[in-house]
Amino acid sequence: MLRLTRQADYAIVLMTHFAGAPEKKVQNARDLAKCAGLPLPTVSKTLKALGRAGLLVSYRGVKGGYSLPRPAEEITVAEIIEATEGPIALTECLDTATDECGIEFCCPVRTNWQRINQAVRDALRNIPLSDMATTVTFPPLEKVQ
Amino acid sequence: MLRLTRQADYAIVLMTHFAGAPEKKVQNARDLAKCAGLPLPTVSKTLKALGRAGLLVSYRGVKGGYSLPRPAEEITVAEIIEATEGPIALTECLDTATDECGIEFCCPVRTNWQRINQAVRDALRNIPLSDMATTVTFPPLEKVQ
DNA sequence: CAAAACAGGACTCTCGCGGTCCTGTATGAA
DNA sequence: TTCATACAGGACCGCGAGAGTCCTGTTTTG
Repeated sequence: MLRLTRQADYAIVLMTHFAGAPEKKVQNARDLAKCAGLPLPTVSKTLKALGRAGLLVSYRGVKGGYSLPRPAEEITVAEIIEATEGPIALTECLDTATDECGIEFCCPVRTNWQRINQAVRDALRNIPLSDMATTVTFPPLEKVQ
Repeated sequence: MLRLTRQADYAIVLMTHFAGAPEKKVQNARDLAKCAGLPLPTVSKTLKALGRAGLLVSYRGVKGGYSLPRPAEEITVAEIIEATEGPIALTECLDTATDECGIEFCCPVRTNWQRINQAVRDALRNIPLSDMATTVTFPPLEKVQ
């Protein structure tokens, strides 16, 4: 269906939340979950993935949480998607891991597939996170809980 | 994983096959399956979907088969994908059928999602089928079987 | 030292993909 | 006219990835 996974969806929502808040603001998983109306374990899992990918920096301990490591203008939607669901490759052919498409000898379309993938990747790379935060005003935490 | 379904993959391979052959050439499912090295039922299912979407015209009966209804230059990769897996909508939010995302009140990202989808759709709409057939030479049917 | 918060797994359940097959209908050739 | 061919439109089923939860660390603050 050419669908993003839910995790990627959540990731963009959460990242947008960071982009909307003051820079370097540390927010913890619990508050983010409440504000987004999502279950804490799910949010936590997503944030961890973003942390591993370097799209968020994490702070442990009581006053811990996450914050953006760089300005929202320098983070792209493509990065967020790749952080949660791996490299953007529309077909198995292009996943370098599995180059056994079975119909290879009769599948010279393969080289042309690169074109499709590149087009989609470029499209997503050209959308900065800051764009996703425009005209978006999240309600303050107090009003949510 | 932001993957195309296999059917969409097959559809593009098959359509490319038509684009490579002489215009208006009628080809049946059996031969296409053999040449593509794919099982007949699968190929058949895919061709039927393409037919329903108007991307192929079908002819029943003994000398039946399928052929392109218009030049390959006028068919886009986006159309082929949509024919097999429905409208290109990366998130459920955008699928008009289900506008119950549950976190709506806190999800103004929604409007910005349109931007992402539009970008991807445009990217795919800008790739004509004829582009997929360049430098592609399918082996003649005789050599395959 | 205790509580808060992240890290990294394992685990289960469900749903859609994937492939196949069956019945019906149209068409061309013997 | 009859039969073989080929498409039309379903139903059907197994498997695997996605989605969500939970548990056990480790780090940090007060």
